Amino acid sequence: MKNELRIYNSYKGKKETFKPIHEGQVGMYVCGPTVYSDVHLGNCRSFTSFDVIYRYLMYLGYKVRYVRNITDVGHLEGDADTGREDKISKKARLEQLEPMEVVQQYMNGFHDMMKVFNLLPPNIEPRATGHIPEQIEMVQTIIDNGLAYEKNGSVYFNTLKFAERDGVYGKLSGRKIDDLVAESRADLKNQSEKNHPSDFAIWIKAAPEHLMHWHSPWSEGFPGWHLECSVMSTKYLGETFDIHGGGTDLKFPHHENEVAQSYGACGCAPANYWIHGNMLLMNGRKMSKSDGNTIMPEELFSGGSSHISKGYSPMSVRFFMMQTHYRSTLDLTDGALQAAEKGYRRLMEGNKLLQGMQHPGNGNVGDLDKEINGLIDQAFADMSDDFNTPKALASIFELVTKVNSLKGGQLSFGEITVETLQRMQQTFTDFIFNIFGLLDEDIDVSGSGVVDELMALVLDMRQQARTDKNWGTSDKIRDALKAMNIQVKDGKDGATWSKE
RNA sequence: GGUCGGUUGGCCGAGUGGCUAGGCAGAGGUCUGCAAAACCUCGUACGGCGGUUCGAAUCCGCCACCGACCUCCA
Repeated sequence: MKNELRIYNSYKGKKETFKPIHEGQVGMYVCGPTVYSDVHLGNCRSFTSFDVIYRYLMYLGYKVRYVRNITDVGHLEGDADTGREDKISKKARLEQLEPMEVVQQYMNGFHDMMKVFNLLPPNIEPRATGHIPEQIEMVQTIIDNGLAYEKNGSVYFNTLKFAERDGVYGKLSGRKIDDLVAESRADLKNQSEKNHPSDFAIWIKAAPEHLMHWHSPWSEGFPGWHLECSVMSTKYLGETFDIHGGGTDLKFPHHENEVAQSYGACGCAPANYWIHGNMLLMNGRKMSKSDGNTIMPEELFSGGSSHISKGYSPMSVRFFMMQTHYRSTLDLTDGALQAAEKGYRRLMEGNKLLQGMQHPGNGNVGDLDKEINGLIDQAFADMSDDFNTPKALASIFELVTKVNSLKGGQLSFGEITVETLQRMQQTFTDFIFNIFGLLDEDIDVSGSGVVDELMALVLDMRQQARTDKNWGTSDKIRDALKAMNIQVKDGKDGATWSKE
């Protein structure tokens, strides 16, 4: 069941049918992290959103080249009054480390966390410092094309000239160049090096105390933050590629400036589709490194934060994210996490039941059969409608109810065909594991299978006690298991168990 | 101040001009040795005020509140 894929294109402000540049192939660039501190959960949400997009594109059969960069130079501190210091450089100075040590440390941490949340690695993960010559080259090209100028060793992009020439500047973020002048902060206006307040640096002359700098025709310096993405996306995906992604907070100025740089270098738009993921909130406010309103993934897992009452597993959190559309803000609350944790378990238990089902082989096409196939079709249609994970999940949960009813005997296998059962099994595998990227955390608990065998033995002994009406013994076993967070479920065909 | 977006039942969170979102919590019931689990039923929500319409929570206008961006951020 493959539907036409519709994607909300932020550049156009509407949903469009997705048509890749090359049939069957997708080039996707997503802005990665600046590795100067530990990833927080907001970062994780954004990258998880794009992980699902990546997974679904592959599920649809596209050959995807997914590029996600590591920013390891050029990202300046925001406070212009205290000088413009590179974030990595500053961290290195404060911690008395080599800048590359800082980068390595936090990049490792980032990768570990991506693995914990079960994100697929990108196909290419380029680093800004590995592309200095290409960045210098692009700066020169933009100068040659008349859209950048050099001042005291730094090079600035001429936004005014670009706006007048192409009329594109501000289109992505919905800004007008006149407004940008008026809105610019007073201290920016005082930066006399710039011809125009909205101009931005593409090459920056390094201050004497700056640790990271390279030779260039203009100065001993380092590239501007926006430049790296233009350079690396061009290098690995071409001058114009299919999808450019990132958090909505990057829309301006980062993405707007990327568009400008691409036009400045090659006269073309960098990407056909822009996808922006919305923010993770906590207490109704954006989760952000710089203002301290954050929760670290480790705190979330351990429960070691005043914002939550207990720890939540990585997959509960991933499920929590699936319940919200990527373009909506998601407010992190303890209650919502508890609900997500239970919902996740219900889903995994339902899947386990379903995968263990054998059709007796006498099914007919009836209303139930049609209903189930309709729900499956609906789930895929919803995913193809701008990656609507919460809506797809709703259909999946309705199927979970069908599975439980088949198991409990409220519904009969006679009402569905063998093919439909198999299709449902395949759909669950596809959605839960391949598209949503969830893992069954219970599998890790039992590991070698010894636990399963031991449990089978225990439940068999309890069943014997029940047959003998030895309620004391059977309840003792049940209560003891309960104390170990193992729940015994008595069904028509004997007891099963699951971890709570 | 400028630009954009949001306001959905106890909580989280989809969606649509008339047709059940879903999850969690709650109430009643079925099943069960008792439970649990599961299943069934139920609450009948769309910020406020107007307007368009046969009909709006869904479209338009005004108001209120919240948020994001405008400065580094996913």
